[in-house]
Amino acid sequence: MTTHKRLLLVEDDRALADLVTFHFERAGYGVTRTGDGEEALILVDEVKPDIILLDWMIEGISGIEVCRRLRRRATSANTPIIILTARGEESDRIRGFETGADDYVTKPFSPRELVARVGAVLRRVRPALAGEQLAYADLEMDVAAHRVRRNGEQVALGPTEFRLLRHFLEHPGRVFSRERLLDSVWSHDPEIDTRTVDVHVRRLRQALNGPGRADLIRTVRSAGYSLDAEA
Amino acid sequence: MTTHKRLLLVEDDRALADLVTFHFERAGYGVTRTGDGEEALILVDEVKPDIILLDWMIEGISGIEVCRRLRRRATSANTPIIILTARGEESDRIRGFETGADDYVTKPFSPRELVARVGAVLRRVRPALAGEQLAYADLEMDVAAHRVRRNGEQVALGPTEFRLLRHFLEHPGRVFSRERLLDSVWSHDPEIDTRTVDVHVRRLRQALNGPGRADLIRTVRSAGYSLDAEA
DNA sequence: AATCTGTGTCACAAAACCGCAACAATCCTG
DNA sequence: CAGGATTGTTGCGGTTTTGTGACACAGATT
Repeated sequence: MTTHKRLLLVEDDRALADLVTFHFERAGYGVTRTGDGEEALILVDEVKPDIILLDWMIEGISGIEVCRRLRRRATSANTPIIILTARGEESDRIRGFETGADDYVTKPFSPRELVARVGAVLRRVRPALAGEQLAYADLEMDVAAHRVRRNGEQVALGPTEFRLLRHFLEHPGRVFSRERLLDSVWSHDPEIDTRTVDVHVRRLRQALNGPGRADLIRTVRSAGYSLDAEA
Repeated sequence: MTTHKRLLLVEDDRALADLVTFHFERAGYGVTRTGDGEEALILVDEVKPDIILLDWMIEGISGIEVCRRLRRRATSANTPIIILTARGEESDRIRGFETGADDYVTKPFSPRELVARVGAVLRRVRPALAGEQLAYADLEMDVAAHRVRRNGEQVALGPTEFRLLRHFLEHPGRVFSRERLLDSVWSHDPEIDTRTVDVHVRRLRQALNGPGRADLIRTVRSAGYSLDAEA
């Protein structure tokens, strides 16, 4: 699955674009490139990048105009934009920020520093959009939003099922005995029947496994349960 | 209520601190200053700044150490930090970003550009503070004008409901416990019953959800509430 | 002073959830 | 294959959590 960070680079200087692309790909980004402003606006909808690097001086419409239009679109209104430019004038920089840029980097710049700046911006933006994200197979859990999806579809879980699944997602593949589960998922309640775990596992299965979906919870006879995609 | 943006400046160069303070106060910030790293760590809890400007080379503990400690504290873990420094080395910059800085500005810098950079970071982190319009689904909030619209139609809200909704809009999708809401929406009143939150949520719902409109506030049993357009 | 607005609390109703127990199905072992 | 052990399934009472309307009180407004 694409845990890949997607970056859109809008830069018409071929050599520079190559350099930047090289560094970001090495840092684990998926890079889409264009040297044209109009095309950038189309690519945004197609690629849905996590961040945009935008040269201020490109062919066609100006960078500032591209920036403004990106901000107006629903798909990219919240996508961070970093301006790349040769112009070092203070007034230009300030105008860049006012247009909604998240950072402003002057050429010539160090590619590694650029990677670091992009990282800083993403670190800032990402958690706001989606908190801590747990995932396993086609399961995703957003802890902050208290939301679970299976294969993109939202799944409704009760409080206990949520905690249970969370525990499994934090230790995928591992088998837990009922006692162990009671201890870590049920917050130290006095004495609850271990069979209660069975019931909640069932409810969890029922919620997760819609029709035609594989069972993600494996029963290990006389040992306990585990989250497990394989047979 | 202080809708004031609070900034903490950690800088031991008196003249520079004066200059920076002047520019930020003119831009409408409340500035707290110190030249000492240890003191900064105390002030953070006291002032609860919205953003921190941190000189890399200060007396006592180093900037990098202050930065690291700030990140570890609950109060400041999410407060953006901008590093100010005379060192322009690439490796220093990268180390700064890796420590969790949000931006890295090299001296000498333009005070106005610094204000612009702070604005850009704040726009990301606390849109309401930057005077931005907040929006989610068909909801819009003009913080400055104290006005809320749902699907274009104006909605009347009481003061508390307004603050509550603003909080939700600043962190859409995220679930907040009643305690957490009391802490951040009700200005630290001593002991208010957590159920009071329920009542205000209800009033907010009543105001927002006209007839035939979907409920934008999701109840997450045993967890709290969140602003959420999906089921 | 009378009214109005906004707040927090309470009591009760409604809803969701939990744990259990009883029974069915399945597995394992001898 | 029998029989015990383990797990799956289901329905239900009791409990916890949340929704709701009423109300008293305080401060502002008229």
